[in-house]
Parts: sequence; C-alpha cells; structure tokens
Amino acid sequence: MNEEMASKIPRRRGRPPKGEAPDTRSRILDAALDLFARDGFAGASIRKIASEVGITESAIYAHFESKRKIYETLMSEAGPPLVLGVLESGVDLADPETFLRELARRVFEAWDEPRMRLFASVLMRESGAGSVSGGANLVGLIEEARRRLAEEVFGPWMAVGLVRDDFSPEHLVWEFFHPLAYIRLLYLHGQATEEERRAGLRLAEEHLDFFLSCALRDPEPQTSTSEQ
Amino acid sequence: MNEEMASKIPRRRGRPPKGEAPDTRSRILDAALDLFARDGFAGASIRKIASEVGITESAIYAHFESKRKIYETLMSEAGPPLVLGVLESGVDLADPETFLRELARRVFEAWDEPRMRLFASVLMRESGAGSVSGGANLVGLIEEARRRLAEEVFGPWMAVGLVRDDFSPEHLVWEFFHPLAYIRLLYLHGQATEEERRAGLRLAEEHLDFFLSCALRDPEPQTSTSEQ
DNA sequence: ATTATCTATAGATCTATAGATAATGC
DNA sequence: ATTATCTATAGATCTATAGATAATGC
Repeated sequence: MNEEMASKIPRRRGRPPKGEAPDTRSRILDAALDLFARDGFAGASIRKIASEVGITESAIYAHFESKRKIYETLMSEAGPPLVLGVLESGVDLADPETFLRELARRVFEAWDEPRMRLFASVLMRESGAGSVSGGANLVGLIEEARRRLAEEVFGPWMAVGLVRDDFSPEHLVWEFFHPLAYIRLLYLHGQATEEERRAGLRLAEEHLDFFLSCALRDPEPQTSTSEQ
Repeated sequence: MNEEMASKIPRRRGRPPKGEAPDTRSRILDAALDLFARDGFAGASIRKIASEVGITESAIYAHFESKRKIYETLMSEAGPPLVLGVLESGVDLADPETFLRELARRVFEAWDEPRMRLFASVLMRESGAGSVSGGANLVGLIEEARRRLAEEVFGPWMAVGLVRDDFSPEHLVWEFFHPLAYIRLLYLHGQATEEERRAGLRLAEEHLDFFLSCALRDPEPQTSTSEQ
C-alpha cells in the first residue's frame, strides 16, 4: 500500500524553496494515475493522492481545480498519439509480415512501460459507458486505430493481393489488432506480475504467427496491367 | 439516473405486511448489481442502493452485513457455471463447425441478457489485480473455460485431424474464444446501446467465419490404423 | 504581486450500529 | 420470539474553500 508514503515530517508553512519539492504538479499526476489504476476514479481520493505526494489536500487545489480535472488532464495527456504515433514512425510497408511484426513489437514495447500499464488499468476500469467522461473512451480510441490501419495498410495490401480478400480490410485489422488490445488489458495492466506480463507477451507472439499464417497470401505472379 | 427511485412515501415503522415488499433481498442484489456496474464498487454506496430499493440504509444491514458482502454474494451467484454450463449441455462434438457455431450462439445468447451485461461491466471494472477480492477474477474464469475447451474439444479434434496441428490446442482455443470474450466486455456491457450490441454480435459472427476458415481442416482420407 | 504551501474548517456523504416498532410464524 | 423495517445517530472520510505564511521572480 503506502510504499513511499513520503516524508512524515510536515513541511513548513509557505511556498517551499526552489529545489526542495520539484515539480509537484507532475508528482500529483503520477500519484493520481497510480491510485486511479488501483482503486478507480471513485475509489481514489484527493486525500490519498495528497498523502502519497507528501502535501496537504489543499495544496493540490493550487494545481488542479477538482479531482475530475486531474483525471481529465491525465487522460488527455496519454490518448491516441501513443497508440497511433507508433504507426506513423515510418516502418516499411512493403512486406506485411515485417511490418506487422514490427508494429506489434513497438506497440507492446510502449504498452509494457509501467506508466502505460497503469493507463491500461484506468482504461479498463473507467471506459465503460457510465463512467467518468472526459477523454478516455476505450472503444473510441481503438476504432480510430482500426480505421486508419484498414484504410492505409490493409486496404492497399489487399488491392495488390498481399492478404486474403474474402474478408474486408476492416475485419482483417480487427483479427490482427484486437487480440493485442485484449492482451494489453488482461496481461499488461497496472498490477500485472512479471509472470503475467511474460504470458501476455508470449500470447501476443503466438497470435501474430497464427494471424500471419491465416491472412497472408503470396503476392500474385504479377499480372501487371501494363502487359495485358 | 433515478429511473424508478421507488415510492417516495416512507414506509411505516415495523416489519411490512406479507405481500407488500416482496423479496427485498433480491431487490437489493439487483439494485447493487446495477450500481456496481455503473459506478464501480467504490462509487456505489449503500445509501444509493437503499434508495433505489426504496428502503433505508439500515434495513439493508438486516440482509447483508456489509457492502462487500453484497458484492461477494452477487459474484458468487454468477460465476463460472454460466460460462461453462453452456458447454456441458450436450452439443454434438462430431463436427467442429457446427459445434463452435452453436457454442458461440449459446454463449452470446447468455451474455446478451441484461443481467449478464451488467456482470460484464462489473467484471471489467473490478477484475484488475487491486480490486475487490472475493469471487470474480476475469482471467481466472476465462482460463478455466479455455483449459477445458482445449482438453475436451480441440485436443481430440486435433488428434483426428479435424483442425490444423501447427498450433497447440490451447492456442487454437485462445484464437477462437478470446475475441468473443473481448467483444463481450466492449460491446455487451451494462450500458451498451442497441447499436453497440448489434455491432458486437456482427463482429462475433465474422470472427467465427474467419476462425473457422483458418483453423478447420478437411478430415484426412481415413488412413485408419486398421488397414495399414 | 504571485505562487505554493500550510492550518483550520464547512458541509456532504458514507458505512455501520443502537434501539424502537410492527408484522409474522410458531 | 423472530424478522424486517424505521428513526436517530456516531464516527469516518471526502471534496473543497478561506485565510495565513513564506519563498519566488519581477
């Protein structure tokens, strides 16, 4: 529980000297992320967050106007870019197998970071319909990634016969990507043990093999339009 | 919010006459399930549960000794049997395609029930590691189903060449079943709209087609051991 | 003057218990 | 006598604000 309940010695009254308690704002965000992941939005209290940081509750209100604002700030700072930015960073699109393996590798590299695992917990807890609005909607985030992968990656591949064409590009993306998202939620969450994480990564690799063996096609013998 | 905030007229003091407020205990459980699904364990209060049922908070304590006990009671009443009982009810194992389609149909029939959708929300919210212990562990429940399907269904099929054998039975089960579980959590939760539910069911069907087209094999031309 | 902290506190809400009361079932 | 409810209340905890105080940066 209170692993590092922060210095018991109460601070003296006014604004602390420069170097003493650096970047309280981000320490509040870190503590909040931790507690939201463990206890959910409703279960985490300003009081616990403050005590984790080592300041009083009222000090928090100098940085954020409410608990919900803390939540929204967190969520807006770790939204889509982290999922899709990976895609943008220019992996070679020519060979599906290489591309998908590299994409999965990068996505999992990001998702396996401690901070991202905390986000996975929060997403899992709070992304249902009745939840804290403001930012994180799990289905929404994933739909976005799915749409782009379908349009920009699987669609073109299908057009040149690199992947099977008896399912839509959208569905191929789904079969590729959603199991990975599922693994993230179940195996790469905030309190996942080393063992769970390894199990998750192993599953992901095996899924990739399975998917590739199902979806790939050898490129057709170049019935190029220029020589019909 | 308070769709049916229950009769505003306060009841009179003592035990109510027989037919008047029937089966309070199960009405408490229903209200609690509803609120746990919407607000999470921490976010749902005894007070709200009581007000939903139309009794005072203290009346609840005549039925359950604590909020946690209500939660545990709920979870113990809707555990594994609902997932696996479906499997037991004797669907013909001879033809994989028929069996798997029927299994999926029954599982989704159960999961699409309003009450089961509420459970999906609660599972999603509270099954992370740091959560309310007692009963529901999502990974645990699914592992159990997976193990049995692998041993009793996919294993035998693989032995007789009905499914591909370049992946373990366990992994084939995973590729078959986990996308369905994922759909349940994301599309068949407590507050899912009609539209989300339909999208989920459509995805499930398409997944089934995809999986069958990947995993099935025509039975081998009966190289039976008796005629070698 | 502004900022980041503290002390003190208001007011809401929450879980749970004690004790009164009225119907039930023996 | 038991059970299911109520009224009343204790005591914890929670969010948030007011106002004092001390360092910072102009």
